[in-house]
Amino acid sequence: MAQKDTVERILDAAEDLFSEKGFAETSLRNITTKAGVNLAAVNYHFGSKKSLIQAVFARYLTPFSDQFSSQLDLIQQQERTPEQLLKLLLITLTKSGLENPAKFAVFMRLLGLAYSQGQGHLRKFLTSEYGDVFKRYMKEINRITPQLTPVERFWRIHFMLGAAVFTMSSVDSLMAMADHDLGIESQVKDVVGQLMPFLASGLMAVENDES
Amino acid sequence: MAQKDTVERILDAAEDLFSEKGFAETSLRNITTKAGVNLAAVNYHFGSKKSLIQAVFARYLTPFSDQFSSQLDLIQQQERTPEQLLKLLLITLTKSGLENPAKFAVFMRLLGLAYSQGQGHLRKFLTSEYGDVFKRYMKEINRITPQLTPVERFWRIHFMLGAAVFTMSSVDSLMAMADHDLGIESQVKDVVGQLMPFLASGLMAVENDES
DNA sequence: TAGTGTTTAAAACGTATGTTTGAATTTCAT
DNA sequence: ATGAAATTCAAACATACGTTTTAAACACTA
Repeated sequence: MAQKDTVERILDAAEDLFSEKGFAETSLRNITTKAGVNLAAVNYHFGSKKSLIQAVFARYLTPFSDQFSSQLDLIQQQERTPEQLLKLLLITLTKSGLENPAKFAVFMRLLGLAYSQGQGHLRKFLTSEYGDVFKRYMKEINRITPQLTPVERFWRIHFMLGAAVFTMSSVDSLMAMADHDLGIESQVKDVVGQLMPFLASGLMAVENDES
Repeated sequence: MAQKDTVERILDAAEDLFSEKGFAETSLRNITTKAGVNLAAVNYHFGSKKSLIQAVFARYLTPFSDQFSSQLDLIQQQERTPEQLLKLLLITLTKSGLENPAKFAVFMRLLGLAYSQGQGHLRKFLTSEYGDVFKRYMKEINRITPQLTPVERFWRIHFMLGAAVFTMSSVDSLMAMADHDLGIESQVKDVVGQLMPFLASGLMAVENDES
């Protein structure tokens, strides 16, 4: 089947180039050249550039969303720590076609772009398609942080998201920087190991009222 | 003086549009139309679109960098908590043409773009122009976190940067979301108030070795 | 006021983009 | 093996972009 080959080659090339240069800066000619397919193939198989962008996300998010939803079913009403809840998310992520650390970094970079270059159509697509699973996870977070006000919880979730997306979006160059400045070679899983206690501690922080 | 009017009108329009849509998605025609000036004015006054982008950053960063450098001189070898050090940064930010919360949000959005859409030329421009002040602040951070290894410190700094930039980049829509979901109207300074204990707690987090 | 340098204006240039077209080719069930 | 459907291909289309050009309008000194 020549079709699926072409479709996957386009998706592979697109996700690479998107994560490197962003959506607008990546042309269909860049993509089709790198994929080794004809220019018109994108519009033939996906309809438009916008639909291609959505397809790149769907390829990862759909299997992840399904698996994560099952995981959430399993841990219903168990005792959980913030670290455990974070670990559940990351474990599931790395079992949805993102086992490869490089792929994982690429995906996080795409996720960051989805926010910063939020094309509107992408925002709508993601929330309409995967919003429910996200809300279910949020409910688990609520359970383990009863001491937080809704406002505190709301913002801390987004602070966590920001720390994760931002750093993982440029994890390659940051690891290179760490190597250059500190002489220490890291791997993506090491960074994730650094990230989790940071996030957990931030989430559980207690207000400090001494001005 | 007709010149300065045109230059400032261009800078105002450019920073608005850049922060809304990103650099590549904002055309010179968008900018000059919004600014009410001729299309050629950008190339005449700034030389190129790239130089305009740099000028937008320089307008805020140069006064900030100067003031922040002075502040760092003053607090040399004083006792400091993480909160105090963070507060120093934010106070100085809001005293460098960013008193207005809306302006502050716009600036943070631009900062986020500088990372995610890092045009190469922008990265070079920013580090060559303002890298020294950043390094001095980093040294202050080192002083108050002697318990951290260099690697831990390195990553936590970037986690903090990510949380701040990411959330402040879309602080408008997030505040609207908080209002919609929780029925609570916030202001930018409230969000900053939420952010600081989160960052401080994350920075000072202690490793948790019970798997 | 005359003249010189600076700024604005309208138009065009060359290039790159996303998309569409229609013919050629391949695929595959009959 | 044949014919219909699916796919690939080269080419062109329309549009938008950053930049350049040339002339007009302006500001200010002498």
